Amino acid sequence: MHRGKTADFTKPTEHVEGMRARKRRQTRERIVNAAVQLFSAKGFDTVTVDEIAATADVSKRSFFDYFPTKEDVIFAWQDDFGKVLAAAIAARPARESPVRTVEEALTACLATAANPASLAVDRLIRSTPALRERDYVKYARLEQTLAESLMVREKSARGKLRAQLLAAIVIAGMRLGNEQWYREGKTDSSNTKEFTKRMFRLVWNELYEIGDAGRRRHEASR
Amino acid sequence: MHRGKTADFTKPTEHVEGMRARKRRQTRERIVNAAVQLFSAKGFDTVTVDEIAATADVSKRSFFDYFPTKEDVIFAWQDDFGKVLAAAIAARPARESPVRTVEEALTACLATAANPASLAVDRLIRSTPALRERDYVKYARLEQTLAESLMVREKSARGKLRAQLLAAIVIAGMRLGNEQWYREGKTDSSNTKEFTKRMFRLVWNELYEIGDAGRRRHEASR
DNA sequence: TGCATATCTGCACTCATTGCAAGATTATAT
DNA sequence: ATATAATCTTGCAATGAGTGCAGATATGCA
Repeated sequence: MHRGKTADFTKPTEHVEGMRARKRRQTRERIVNAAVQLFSAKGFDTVTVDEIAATADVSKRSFFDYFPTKEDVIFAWQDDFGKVLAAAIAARPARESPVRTVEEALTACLATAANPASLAVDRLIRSTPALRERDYVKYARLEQTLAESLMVREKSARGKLRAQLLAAIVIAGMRLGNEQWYREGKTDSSNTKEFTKRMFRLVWNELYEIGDAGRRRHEASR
Repeated sequence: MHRGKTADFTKPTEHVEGMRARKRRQTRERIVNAAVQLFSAKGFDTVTVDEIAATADVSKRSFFDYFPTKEDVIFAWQDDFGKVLAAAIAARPARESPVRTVEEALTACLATAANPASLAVDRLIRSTPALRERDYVKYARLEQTLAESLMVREKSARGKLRAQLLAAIVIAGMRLGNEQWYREGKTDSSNTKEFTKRMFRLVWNELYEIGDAGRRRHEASR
């Protein structure tokens, strides 16, 4: 819960993380915890921001200083993942195959990311229309980020379109994989890597077959 | 205020479309028109529901009887498209290849659908964050609908997953195609069919290549 | 014509979200 | 350590979306 260095007083003004930043992070966590707990207990819609704020011991006004909307409490981590993924893509060698780039980068991110989406949060999202919609938006944004990261490497219009399509596919795969993951009741991040690999293999195979079937149709009708 | 046909009394009870249904449709259109016009002129956020209602000459309360949210005025047609698509899928021969099923059905729907998404509405969506998000949701729902329509034909878990992936890909292709379409400034629905066909061919080819590249990687690393 | 049903409207209320300015807290320079 | 600047919190008031309710109004039908 608290990672605060208890020996701070020996080094009064270490700029690693001032008291300000620490308190802010703590408050933030307090709000998230309060919200998740209340939502899980009473349902998203019946919990008011006032209630969350009160439970987290901040003013309602401050709540909105931490999170732009009530829903964002649940999806706070999402922005980070997008940035991490973009960075991971950018870190790959410039002229690597897009397919390889995206697989390596995403695999690395998924292995690293301490997925805060616990089973409880997942259930919450699934059972709340408003949150489910937000979840779609989350994936859409992620796809957008990924697509842009991949497109900067492409100069042709065709290449850019391929990048967009690839991004869409991979994010869809991630979404489906995620559903699968929770459906199988896996909560530990032990074998994330193995699971991810299997998922990629499966997706690539399906793509191949789908694409093959599709192009054959067009060749025939030509 | 009233657009009632004054000659109605000649045929008192024709059941084609009672006055009730007609008025409702007219009112609905009046609201949509008022909304689109106001949004385009002043921006989505600065227009209030009160304003729309006043312009369309209905009470604010009635507005919410026609549309569940302010945003839905813009996406009203979306539900229909989903239903039409689902029906088109269901109408295809039961044991046809999923790839063919989806291509035929979607092509037919796109050709038919009198796309109410005019250039103005499109611009509106693109320039309004709230609407852009709703747009994502629209596609997500469409994907869901399509996936379900395809899944009922599959019995194996593998087949169901393939259906979901296929749905995701096709809807992504549709989204990208739509962007392309407007980017090219095409507003007439003259060559929709040709455009759709080209898009499908492109997507299938890309899929094949992506899938091929991906599976090769996995075979190699095995 | 007269009842049953579907619509429309005004009213009051809840709640998310925002702007503002005063008050409290932390960081920094002297 | 103290003054000062930069930040953080909060209370207050206001806007606007969305909802439940009950009383008109209008329409469909016998």
